[in-house]
Amino acid sequence: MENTMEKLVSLCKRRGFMFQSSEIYGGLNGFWDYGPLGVELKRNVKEAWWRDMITMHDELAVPAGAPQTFSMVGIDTSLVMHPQVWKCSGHYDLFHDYMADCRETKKRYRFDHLKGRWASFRDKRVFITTDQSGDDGLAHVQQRGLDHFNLRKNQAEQITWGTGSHGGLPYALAGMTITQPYTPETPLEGLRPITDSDALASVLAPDAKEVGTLTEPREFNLMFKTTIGALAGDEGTAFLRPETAQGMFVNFKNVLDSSRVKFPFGIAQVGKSFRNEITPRNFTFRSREFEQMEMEFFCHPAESPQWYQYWRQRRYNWYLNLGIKSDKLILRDHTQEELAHYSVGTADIEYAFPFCEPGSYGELEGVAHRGDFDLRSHMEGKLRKGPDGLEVELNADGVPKYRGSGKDLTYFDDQTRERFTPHVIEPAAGADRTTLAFLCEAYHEDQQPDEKGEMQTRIVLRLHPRLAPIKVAVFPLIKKQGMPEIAADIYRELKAAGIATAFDQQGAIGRRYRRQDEIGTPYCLTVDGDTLETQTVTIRDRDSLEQRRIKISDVVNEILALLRK
RNA sequence: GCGGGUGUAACUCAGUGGUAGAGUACCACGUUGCCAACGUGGUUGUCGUGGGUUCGAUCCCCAUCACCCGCUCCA
Repeated sequence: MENTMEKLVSLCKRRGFMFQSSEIYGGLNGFWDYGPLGVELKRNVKEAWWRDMITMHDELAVPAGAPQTFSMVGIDTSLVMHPQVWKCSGHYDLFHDYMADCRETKKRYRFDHLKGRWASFRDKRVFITTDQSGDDGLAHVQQRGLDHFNLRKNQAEQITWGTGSHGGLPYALAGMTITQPYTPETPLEGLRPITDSDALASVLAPDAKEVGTLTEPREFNLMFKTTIGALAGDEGTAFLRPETAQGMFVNFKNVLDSSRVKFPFGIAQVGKSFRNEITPRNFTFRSREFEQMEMEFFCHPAESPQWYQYWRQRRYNWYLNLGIKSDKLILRDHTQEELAHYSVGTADIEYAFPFCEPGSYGELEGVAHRGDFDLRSHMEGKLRKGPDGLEVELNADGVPKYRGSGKDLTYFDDQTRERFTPHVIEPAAGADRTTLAFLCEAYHEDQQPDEKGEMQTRIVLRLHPRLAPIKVAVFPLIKKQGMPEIAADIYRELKAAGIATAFDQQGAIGRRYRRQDEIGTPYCLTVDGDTLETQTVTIRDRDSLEQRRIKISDVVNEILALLRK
């Protein structure tokens, strides 16, 4: 639907779902506030997740598709954690991006994505770069060489290519170290990163015609820095967490020792995270402060593939059960190239947002098989991929670059007398993205006749009743004959039962229905003339617009039953 | 970060070098009474923010912030 996003943003503002942060001061890029209805919607999303993960989990039964019974517990950890957490997790290095701009094309590149090779022709020597990877990159560089020296394809041999293939020295400007080391496994056979010996003046940028158009790489820190204690200084530097997951990993032993969880088990957490995104975009989809719903599932390495399959399917179904249509939601396995170096497998759950190109999707959740990377990192220190799997990254002196805690985070199975480091399956969902997806999915415009029988456009949010901010609205048909009083009694009865209820006696009845449609209220109760005689009210369904009569005494149970569906 | 566009009432938008309007919304009263009714009356803006030019700026100029689109990025 055209402009759906604009209409939705407008509706969110108008009816109090979401506002720009600090709006009266002109707003703040990448930050959003939830209004009175938005906070209810988002709470319901988080609550649905928490209920599914923790509250409703039956640890005595084997859920369909699961290998065996398991335990689930929740925690809530601090936003600021020991700085060493982020050094060992890899975020500290990885979230330092170095970017270089091309003065000619105005394009920006991640500096460590630029790879290239020296090319010489007669007395000219140029370091030709590409931002493409794999064989494409090599072909690109070769073609650029021909173009640059004005040669034909059959003259390709006249170019002399530099022999520096592997082991390019890290770029050393501004104390920068290449965060993903150039290892023999790197698929860019024959290409190497730009090193400080390649004077930038000799570098041909990937899309430039002239040589030497790249700026010095500049640092982008994707973690928010803060200071612990009143005095600023490096010793007090800490970071706002860029993910909630580390809270689970560092508390793995605490939970294990204190809660009598039965292995295997999951630890779940819902909470805020912060990433200093370069380009926040698309309403709340990519923001700098956001809320995550993450669960770390600890299991035996041998069973981890089954658990991975179980969780990716279960999480996908969660969205379907709450009303996302399957043709808008895909479960996409990461390609080998996309996989983080520690991950055995990762699948994204992605939704076709209105702002996505046809055929493309926006990520709601990643379900990752993380192996034993996280627990080992916090035992041994920051890990990286070596020839024989993960190994502790060492600095020039041969000691660990970032030391781990040294604490034993292995698990001992009493039954099998086996000690092992559990593997981790991580479903990590974005609460704000998910909330936005539910809103997008719910947004509908349809044609309904008005009082005179003329068709009018109706905006309706077809939210799942469990997610709707308001579950039921109570109206007196008119403001007399005792109707407001009866309606108020029903309203209070519903509120007392813990049901989010609205009361509205303002304006014509049709208008009141439409107001509720627009905010997604699934049911409306109307007290009318017959109520006084029959002790019944009408209940009207948001989507079908059908009405039926129910007894006032049954109202609460009826609504509860509908919400439980 | 680059390029283009936008910024006026709660929302959608019009408008002018002489400090602003429409529709919707909202409120009150009356009438009506089951799907955006009608009548009457009413409320709301530092015209995104800060400078400059000018006798005077919402309008022109500069800067800045935010949003949208494209590129880049999306760890």
